[in-house]
Amino acid sequence: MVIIENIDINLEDTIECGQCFRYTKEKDNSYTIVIIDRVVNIKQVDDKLFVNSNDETNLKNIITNYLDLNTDYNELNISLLKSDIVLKKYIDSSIGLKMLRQDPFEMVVSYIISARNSVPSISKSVNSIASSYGKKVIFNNKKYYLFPKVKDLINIKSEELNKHKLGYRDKFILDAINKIYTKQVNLNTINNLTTEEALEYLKTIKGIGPKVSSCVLLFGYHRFDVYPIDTWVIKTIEEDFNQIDTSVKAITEFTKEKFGKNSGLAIQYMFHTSRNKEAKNGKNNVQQTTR
DNA sequence: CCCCAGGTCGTCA
DNA sequence: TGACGACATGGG
Repeated sequence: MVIIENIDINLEDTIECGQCFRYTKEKDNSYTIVIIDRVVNIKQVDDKLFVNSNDETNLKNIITNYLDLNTDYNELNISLLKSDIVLKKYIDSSIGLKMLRQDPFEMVVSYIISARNSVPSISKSVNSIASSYGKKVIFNNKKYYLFPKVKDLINIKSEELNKHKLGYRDKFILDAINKIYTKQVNLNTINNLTTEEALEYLKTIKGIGPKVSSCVLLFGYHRFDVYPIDTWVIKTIEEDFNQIDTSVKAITEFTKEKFGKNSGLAIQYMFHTSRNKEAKNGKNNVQQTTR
């Protein structure tokens, strides 16, 4: 077991805020999460994290990186607060929320599936794909599956993909697999591109538009200068910013101007706060399974 | 039977 | 370019 001390994360909010689709909440309130190459169980007690894994090699660094524990969010929040005071309530209800550093390929697949879909359904599909094509890992006497690599998916036919309840998105996933496998889209070179270029580059994959492209950059590449405008964020901005034109384009311009280089973080705070509010009203029953 | 979910595509002015 | 309907599936 590895113990990480003096952390300011809110693990629950970080894991459950909709950026990550492959976790299980355990009875002791710890989280079992499938990361790139291993399964980990993380339990938070005050300012400490207790971490177990099937592979403890370099575990502390892996977790510190994945949970983004070395970034100063206090500084980011102060900077956001300067841009607009209305953000205060979103920042306050998101203290300790970190932006995970996740696998880009997994983000591409997950967020293509996310279009016009619900978080529980997205989770089910992503987990279903993993359990069919990913490497099996035994941890605490249970079976888990890593998210597959591109080469593990290259020969799949669309009828077979249908088993994972992708609906009409199956052909988009196939296009993504094909383009990434053949390096028509090289996920390893995206870090060399500006955010604007990277957004356009990812959009050459079918099923990736402005929103999905932003999410891939935000969650897979830790780029905060993106504008993932979805239905929740539109509702929030409608209610709180007196924004009359609620088209995605207008709201993108609005957030771009108001929140600047950390707009992605601000939008994630709004998304989290808005969903949390509905969850408390009993409208949002998020359930998790890992198989 | 309706509406909605972390939208995007193809088509047609 | 910009508007607009279609789109699989599950849940309320």
